[in-house]
Amino acid sequence: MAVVPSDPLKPRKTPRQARSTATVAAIFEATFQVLLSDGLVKLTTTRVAERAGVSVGTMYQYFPHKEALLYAVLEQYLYEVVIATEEACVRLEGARLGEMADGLVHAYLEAKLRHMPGSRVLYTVAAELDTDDLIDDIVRRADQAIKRLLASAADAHFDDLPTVTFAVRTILVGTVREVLEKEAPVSSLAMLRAQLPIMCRAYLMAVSRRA
Amino acid sequence: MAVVPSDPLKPRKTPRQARSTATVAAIFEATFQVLLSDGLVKLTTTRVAERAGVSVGTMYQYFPHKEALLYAVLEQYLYEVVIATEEACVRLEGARLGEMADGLVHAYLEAKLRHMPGSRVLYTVAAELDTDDLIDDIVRRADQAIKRLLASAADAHFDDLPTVTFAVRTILVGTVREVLEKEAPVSSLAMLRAQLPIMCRAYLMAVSRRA
DNA sequence: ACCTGAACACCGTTCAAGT
DNA sequence: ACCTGAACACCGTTCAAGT
Repeated sequence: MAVVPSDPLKPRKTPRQARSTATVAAIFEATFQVLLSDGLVKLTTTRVAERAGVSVGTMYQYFPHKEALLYAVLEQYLYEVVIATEEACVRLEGARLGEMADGLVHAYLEAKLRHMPGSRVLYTVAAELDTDDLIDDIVRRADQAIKRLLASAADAHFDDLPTVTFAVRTILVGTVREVLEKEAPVSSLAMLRAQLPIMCRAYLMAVSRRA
Repeated sequence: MAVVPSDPLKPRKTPRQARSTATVAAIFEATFQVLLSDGLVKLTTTRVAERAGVSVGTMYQYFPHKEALLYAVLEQYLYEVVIATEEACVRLEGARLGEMADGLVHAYLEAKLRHMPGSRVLYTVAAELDTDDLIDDIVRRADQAIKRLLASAADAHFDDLPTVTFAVRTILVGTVREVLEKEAPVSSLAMLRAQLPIMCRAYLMAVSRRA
């Protein structure tokens, strides 16, 4: 029952009893654990089931296929990051442009780092999943928050807000991924921390008018 | 024979006769074709062998495993892009900062687009391969070219060239990937084309001193 | 209502036999 | 020297049988 045809990556059925709720939680947690310890390539359904303490059959009762397991983990992670970003945008409303750039960069970067080393593996997970709809949703939320933020700037005005919003979000997400995804982000992370706010500030100044 | 232990993703043996040289070329081409038509998930060794007109056994004589096939295709693609970038850097040497930003962005973006739609699939390929060494090499080449370019700017000087080089390369690669990787880059591609030069120019101005 | 695990289809890889 | 393809191990998924 309760197969969701519009989104086959969603859990197959909603648990109705306490026992199965715990089962789903255990499977979810096991997926993440196996992902962190063994990596995506070595993540097999058998291994996840073992770690969760259930049989493969049980797993397939709640998740229609392997990808649904990964999708669930990725989804939760992305929601946490976008929520942190939204909160930062609200907090920074009405600030000056420089503070906005610094605050936004800081909030996004810290949200990503808070979930390290999950962030790293999850880039590989996202790459082999059909995430178009999920990403669209996340991007829409992020863009809405950033747009609102930029529109509220105390000392600047933007003629083409949608374009600037797109650009800022793309710099943020693109550069952070580029750094976190790689093996040894020790020194590059420090550089990113220092340069990303400068990039954003410089770009925002360049495309805004004093108000 | 001729297994390369330092890099197990490399071809297993060097062809010594015309027949096998053609075989390797056919396998290489078939890999790329299957990748484009069927996508990474549906790319199986059998399918590639079929398309190449050889048996699986023959394929395994030249490529030690499936990943070696993908690695070869990715490697060639990355080399082409980095060469285009290097050439642009040489061409722009001694120019003014604004022209440099525009020229570099244009060259990199066009190199990526020239290989579309290969670019899109290859992001997914890179994600599930051990590409650390390959990427390190590419990044080193790109950074060297960009560093030389920036140092030659007619109207600007940089105090911390390594950091600025890192930042420019990260913006470039990160934002372009962010856009090309997605499903429908029609309008976002136009925005990227317009905003990326502005970003780079604004950043470079911000971290440089007039000379 | 929930769980089990043997059974099936399919894929990556090998190797004995061919030319 | 190069090629073939049946055979093997392993993984994702199902389903008849259990509680």
